[in-house]
Amino acid sequence: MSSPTAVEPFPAHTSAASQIFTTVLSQGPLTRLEVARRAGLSAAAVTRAVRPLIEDGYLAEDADEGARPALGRPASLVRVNGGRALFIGVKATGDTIIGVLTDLRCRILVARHIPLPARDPKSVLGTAAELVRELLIEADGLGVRVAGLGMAVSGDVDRAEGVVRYSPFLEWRDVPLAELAAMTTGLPVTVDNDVRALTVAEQWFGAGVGLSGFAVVTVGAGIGCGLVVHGRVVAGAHGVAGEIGHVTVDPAGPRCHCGNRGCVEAIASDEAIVRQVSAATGVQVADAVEAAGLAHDGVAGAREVYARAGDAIGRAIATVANLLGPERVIISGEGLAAYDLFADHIRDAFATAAFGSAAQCDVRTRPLPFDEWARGAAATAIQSFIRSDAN
Amino acid sequence: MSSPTAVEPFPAHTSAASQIFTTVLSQGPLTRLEVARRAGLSAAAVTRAVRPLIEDGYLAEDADEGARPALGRPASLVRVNGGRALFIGVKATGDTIIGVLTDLRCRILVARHIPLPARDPKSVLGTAAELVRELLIEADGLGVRVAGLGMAVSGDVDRAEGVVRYSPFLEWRDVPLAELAAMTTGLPVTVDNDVRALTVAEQWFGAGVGLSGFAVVTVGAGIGCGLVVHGRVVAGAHGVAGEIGHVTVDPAGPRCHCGNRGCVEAIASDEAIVRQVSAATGVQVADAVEAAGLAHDGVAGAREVYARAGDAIGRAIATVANLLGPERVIISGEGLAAYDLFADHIRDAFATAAFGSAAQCDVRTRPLPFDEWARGAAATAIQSFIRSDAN
DNA sequence: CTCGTTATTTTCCGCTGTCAATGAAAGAAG
DNA sequence: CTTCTTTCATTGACAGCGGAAAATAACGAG
Repeated sequence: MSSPTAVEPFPAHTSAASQIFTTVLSQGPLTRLEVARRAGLSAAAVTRAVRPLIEDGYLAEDADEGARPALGRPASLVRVNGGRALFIGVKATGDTIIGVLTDLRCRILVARHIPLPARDPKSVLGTAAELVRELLIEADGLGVRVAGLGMAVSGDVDRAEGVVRYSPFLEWRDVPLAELAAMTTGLPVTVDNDVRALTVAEQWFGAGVGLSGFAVVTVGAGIGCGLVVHGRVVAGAHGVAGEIGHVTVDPAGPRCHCGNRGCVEAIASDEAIVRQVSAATGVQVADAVEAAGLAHDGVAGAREVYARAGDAIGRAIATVANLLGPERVIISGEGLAAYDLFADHIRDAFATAAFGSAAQCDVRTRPLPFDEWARGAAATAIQSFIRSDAN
Repeated sequence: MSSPTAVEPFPAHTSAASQIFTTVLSQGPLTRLEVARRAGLSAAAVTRAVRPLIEDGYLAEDADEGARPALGRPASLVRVNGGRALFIGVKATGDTIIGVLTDLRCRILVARHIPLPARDPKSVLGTAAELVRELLIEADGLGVRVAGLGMAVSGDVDRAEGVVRYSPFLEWRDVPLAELAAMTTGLPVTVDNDVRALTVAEQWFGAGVGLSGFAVVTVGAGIGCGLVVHGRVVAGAHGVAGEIGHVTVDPAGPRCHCGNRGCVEAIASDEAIVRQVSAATGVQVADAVEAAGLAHDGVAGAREVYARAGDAIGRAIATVANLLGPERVIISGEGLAAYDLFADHIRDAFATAAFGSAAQCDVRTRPLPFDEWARGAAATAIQSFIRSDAN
């Protein structure tokens, strides 16, 4: 993250302060005592940390009108004042840039899409800057400052340095995106891998709240996986992590562009499904929607392809569960539009391939509107804003 | 861990103290300044933490006779005084209990094996107690107290509670081993899964020193995997973690006792290899040593079995590397006696199946004398001794 | 013997978070 | 209507930790 202009920073007076703020942010309105319990601190520490945050407008206090106990002084709830600061999240896909304006609680206020003329860094950056400008105008209309910009890119991204090491999709190598975007927009910029960004959003604002270990599996154009272990998002040694897409599911399966056979991605990605459905039915389908249409119409060959895909995904998830013992697996992604076609197969394959108590892992799905990718980017910006030592 | 008798605890005056001690313990003799750098603390903090530890005899100071610089005050090296305390590690296998007596630096001083009459908790505990008694006598001879007992068991073990949840191998369920052993021996007891224990030993005293993410893969009677992520050993949600043995490598492969087909363990474990070599050569081999003998003699069918086994292991390791991006993978285990038979195949399969920069992961092997399993158990005891909040 | 240089120690000093005591805001009891 | 009881929140005193900077130590080179 780099901050070119002197934006007033988050008043994280103490390390406990940011921890307390994070607790309130992700676990919703809580009484001070409850915050103390969950953060493992004394009530006194919470009181002290909360006061300046309320003064600065980051937290607010409500009476707890809900579950009032029969006895004792009623608790007052502390919640994050979402309107205190805004954030922008940007995600570049192959042909579009998606941008969202969110509040501090990562709720999407405005979403915008702009078609992408070309994929080179300059074009993408120019288009992204345009999008950011539009969203900054929206923010101005709200009269709230934008405190950070998050950018999510697929591939090998070094978040600490803000550099895109290698993105096969965009054909980028060693692009110092954070620096460039910070110069262009004047905002503090956080850059991260797209799936990891989505995982951060789940960890703080989604189905991963409060869990110390979980996995996010995205099904769509590619098959991705974000991992949280020991309460932290995993970023492996060489930037690569969560490459579930190239777990071998069937050494005799179709050839994958990575050079191997039977990768999950070669069986269950949109592209693979289109190819296989075309081959199996003799109908030349153009995209995943058409392929799903055939399957929904009951065409046996197409249904068979989805069955195999679901099986592959289920096995891959079981592999993750066997290795890491996550408390939960969240299946998400654009591919979920056709989720009914593989849901059962995923469940069956997972149940079969999960070993021992790994089978107890809670596997659930979550629809993923396309804007969510950009929201993930915004979540990384929020994370960076709250604690500069993020991740 | 439970401590029945009041054994004088480790004087971890501060949280930084144990961190500093751990740094010196695993990174060998270091100057104070170097310790400060590696632990991310100030030199003053190191000086302060070191003094009482030297007074208590846990640390010692040497002149740095080695690389003396041309200029300035020569540094003095701080090292752990291994002789300050002893530890016992015990590992139960199918037919034998192995016990080691180690010093504080986890160097094996005495190793003992006792045949195991039966596998029920009472028999195992009785035999283990006998072994511990023998080792305590050895320790008495050295005039140093034994500060802890570590026990390693295969299966689902809850280290925090000291309970063996389920060990298929021993056919145990919910055995409160730590409590039982503490009552029997009067020592503070730590109980952990055997592969995790081995991983702790590598992390503190072996090839994992200083790495924040690595994997230990054991090849032998079973195929196991210990993982370190974010500098901590992974223990999944339901005790199960690192189940690399049941990663599916070939859905058309041989049936595994877990019910699936083509698990790594069904292809590369000792038992699987014996079975496959027997089938391929027509010779009824009795154990892994005979199987390896045939292969070493150049019998094609046997060599082929090892090739497939190496391939399966290499793919499984690649899966781990793709998912987690470890800095290193350490291959170990009794199966390494025949390592030359699959080494090349492991490397080839890994190189093929590792995706992108995951292929840069350093894959190395390490011979594993059988005593090492017990040493791993001792390492967990040392860890518990140093910081009660271990893991 | 004095300097320059690097390692270690000492001397403050501020910050953080805990403890224990106190205040506040109810409903309950009389 | 007053006083208790109960629970949540706040305050003040305090101790410990670790950092910064200054002081000290140990050596080789002039």
